[in-house]
Amino acid sequence: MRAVIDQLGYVPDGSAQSLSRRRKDVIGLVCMEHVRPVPSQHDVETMSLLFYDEIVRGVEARLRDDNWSLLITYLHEDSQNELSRLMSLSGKVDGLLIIEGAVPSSFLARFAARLPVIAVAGDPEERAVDLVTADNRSGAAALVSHLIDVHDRRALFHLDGPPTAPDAKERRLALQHVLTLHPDAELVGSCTGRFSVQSGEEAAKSLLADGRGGLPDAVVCANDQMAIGVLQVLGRAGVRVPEDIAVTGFDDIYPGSLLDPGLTTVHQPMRQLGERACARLLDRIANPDLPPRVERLATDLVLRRSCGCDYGEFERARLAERGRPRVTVITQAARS
Amino acid sequence: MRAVIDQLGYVPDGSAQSLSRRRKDVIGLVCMEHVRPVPSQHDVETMSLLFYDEIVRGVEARLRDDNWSLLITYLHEDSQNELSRLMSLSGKVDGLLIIEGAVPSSFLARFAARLPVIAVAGDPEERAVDLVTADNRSGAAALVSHLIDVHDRRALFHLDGPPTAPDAKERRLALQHVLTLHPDAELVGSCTGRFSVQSGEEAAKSLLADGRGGLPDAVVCANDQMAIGVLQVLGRAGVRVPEDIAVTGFDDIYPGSLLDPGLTTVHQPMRQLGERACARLLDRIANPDLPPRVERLATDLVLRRSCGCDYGEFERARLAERGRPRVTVITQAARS
DNA sequence: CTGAAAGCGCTAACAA
DNA sequence: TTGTTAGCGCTTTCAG
Repeated sequence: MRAVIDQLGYVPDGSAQSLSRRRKDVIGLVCMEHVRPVPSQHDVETMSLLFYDEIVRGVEARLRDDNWSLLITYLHEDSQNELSRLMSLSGKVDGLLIIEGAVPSSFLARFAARLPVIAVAGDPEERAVDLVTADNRSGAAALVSHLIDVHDRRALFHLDGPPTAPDAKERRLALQHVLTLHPDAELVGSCTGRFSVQSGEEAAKSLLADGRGGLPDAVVCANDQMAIGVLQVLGRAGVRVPEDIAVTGFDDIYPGSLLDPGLTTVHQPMRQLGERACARLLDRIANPDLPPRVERLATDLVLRRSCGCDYGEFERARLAERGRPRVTVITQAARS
Repeated sequence: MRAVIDQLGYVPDGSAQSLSRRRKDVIGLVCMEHVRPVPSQHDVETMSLLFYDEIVRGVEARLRDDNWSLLITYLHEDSQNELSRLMSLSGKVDGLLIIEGAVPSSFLARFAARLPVIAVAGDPEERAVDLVTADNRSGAAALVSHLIDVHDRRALFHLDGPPTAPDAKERRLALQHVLTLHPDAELVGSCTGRFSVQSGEEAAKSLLADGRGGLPDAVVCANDQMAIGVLQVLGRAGVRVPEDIAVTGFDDIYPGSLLDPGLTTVHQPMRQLGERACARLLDRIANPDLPPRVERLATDLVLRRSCGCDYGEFERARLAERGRPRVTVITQAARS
């Protein structure tokens, strides 16, 4: 029987099944993008993907166990009809994963009223929906403290992310908090980037241009892409990193480990972020009455040469892995 | 009226719509992976994504115009029940995009009989379905010719891709073809990698280990990830690139431009690949009787320092852009 | 245990 | 024009 069916190549129609069982076995993943279309070989948009990919992978890995499917949409944050796209998307899925909370809280709440919604890497203040995010604050705090305490960098420049990005906000708050704890250190300047390599390059150029009176001791970037842009421009200008100036990122995307000097950054467990968020969504679909919850994942401080560290080729080591601490310190990963 | 509907937050049910209008407005994207689960910080799987992302982006860009949605699945090529996953997926979509033809041709044909299927970056010999791919042959041929003619590299080592990867096969054939045209050059060795950074590292190590009698003049890698692995290991071993040995990749993924020396490679228009494949799929869905067709996209030779070139910071220039030639030559892109 | 029938929520064709 | 109704292809329930 089974054999005959297979032979005929029969596959049940998905919409009919969904309609009948009142479940689609599909979840939607919405990626918000802070992008301006900027044509270039490897453009802004490409790079912003680097951040999402691993999350997507985590989600997919969780989903495949249950034979569910994943619907992906990239939302351009400015455009008007994006909201209607989200609406029609919500009719095709059993639940929604929304990455990067550029969605106003009020919208989130509206969607959450209609179907299960989990925010990924969104604003931890968000109370309307479940949230799964990395612990940006303690990660950023550990990074900045490291710069000040270990490398004695006092004059810090902050390359911030878009105002609408909750992650950037968390990191900014942590930076400010650490500065209040270190009266000897100070913020000598800051500017706002778009999370892209290009905006990092622009920031570095203007820093070099109007930086008469000397460069800061360190540039703290809200993410790795921008730090890469900064590193590239500084390198070309003959500014030595970390001797003349330290540079740090956030996220720990792969290319950061290839640069010379390697990029000191904070590792976000992105794949795990996807897995946890997806698991939570499936839970909520199964049981819609679950109370909203915030899940915060531990980050790792990744010390490479760009902050002034020089461990050479160390075994990847996690200190204080278990227990309370949310920040663990790892040295340069040996790729041998 | 419209306002009232919006106020109530009504969104039509997707499955009911699909069932009624007999169209789902969803296409499926299947990514085949040549992976072995290898846990590491940025593992094999992560890297293989780098290749797909831009394709996904291209597809999504085409889709958003028509308000269709994208269902993504990553298929692990070994596993048994992956085929049944593909089956059930096909019940949820109007058409399928299959990246990387690790799917046996017979399967493709079976699926194509049930619904529109487009192969992306698959085997150009495939006659059962539409195919959209980069012109791997002329790209690889241009690259190898460049190594031999311009840089006088005679003893070539080939780091091949998985036997099941059609792209790798095309590149291999091109390499062999160029060698027959250059009797003075020879293939001094080759090995098979898995398209991952790690397999590139492994290959480089064994090359260093049993390379008694001298290294080859150049290592031609079937893709960028493996070339990156090779570059990393050689660098650590103190082998100078390109002075002691040249290294080349294929694909032109972003990290390759960050390395020192920059990676000479062949640029695949991956985003365009996605767009064209998607456009073709939508055409075929609208008109199922279209005859199968192969669409081959032009590639660019990207010359950076790892092959021996040294243009410094040049403006990106395309020579012979229009017309017949499928390979255009560009110099190192200036990121200023 | 097998087989018929009643929806699932919408669209499209048809009637009024 | 607007209102009604018959499916779309399944699952599930209920009768036989």
